[in-house]
Amino acid sequence: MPELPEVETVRRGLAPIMEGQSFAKVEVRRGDLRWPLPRGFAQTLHGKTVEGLGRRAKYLLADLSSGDVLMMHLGMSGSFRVGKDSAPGKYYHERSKSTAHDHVVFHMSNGATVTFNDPRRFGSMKLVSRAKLENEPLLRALGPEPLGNEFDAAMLAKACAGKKTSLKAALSDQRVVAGLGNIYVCEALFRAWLSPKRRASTIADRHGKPNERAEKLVAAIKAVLMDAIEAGGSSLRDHRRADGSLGDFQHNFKVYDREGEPCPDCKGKIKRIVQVGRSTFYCPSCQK
DNA sequence: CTGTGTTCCTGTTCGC
DNA sequence: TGCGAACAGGAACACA
Repeated sequence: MPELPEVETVRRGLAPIMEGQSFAKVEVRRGDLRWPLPRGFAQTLHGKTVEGLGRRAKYLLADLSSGDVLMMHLGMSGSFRVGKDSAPGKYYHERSKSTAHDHVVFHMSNGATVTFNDPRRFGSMKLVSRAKLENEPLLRALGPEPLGNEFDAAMLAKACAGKKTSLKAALSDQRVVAGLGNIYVCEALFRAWLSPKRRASTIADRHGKPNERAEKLVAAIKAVLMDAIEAGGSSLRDHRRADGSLGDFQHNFKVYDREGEPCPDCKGKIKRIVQVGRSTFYCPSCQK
């Protein structure tokens, strides 16, 4: 589910609830997420204050007063809901008020509850000491933050230079640029008029210097991510803002999940192909 | 090192 | 209505 804009939307929703508060109680209903929660997970969090809630790529990073960082990943279907102790946030489906997939509940000192729901359990939580964060294997190999100033055409061209793979595969690779997923790769490539099948190396010259394609691609990536964050992310099925409301960006998809529909630009048919085992949507006549 | 395929798990949708 | 197959926003891992 959640790519960078969705995770950022969640972060913005949770930060005012959690920052400055301590964990009054932590309930682990199911600890077997992507990796089992460590023994004593709840006990470790108990009483600690959340000093700040940040984000790196698709990871939420809660800085704790203990000197630990709580890393949280939403996987494919994870979401957080905010509630109150008197009325905990529950699984968002209005129809089934099921709490079957509410795996972890944070009870904060201000009386707010933050519930982690994740049907597929591809999500994860992990505690790492702040001092060792830069050596954390899950973060270490990540590429640049696409919305950061350091991410520019020169950097992307350098990362893609010599790559035999497609642009779709390269942009999906978190080591090249961190935070894009299937949706935003498709949308960024459309905005840049670049074919997902184009060789990644063709955005750089022989010396690894960026060409015009690299410039357009970087601008497209930044623009689509900013637009999506502005809209509160994309809600296909699972993603909600922390307050439970839907994101809106799915209404702005130009190509994603629009197989057979007319291209918004040339009115040709949007095509779906499979690359790296995942669906790619694009306009064959606009994207070269 | 690079690229590709498999795997974790559950829920929804689609074709028959 | 039922039932199996295909598919879903991620990414670690094994392997060629």
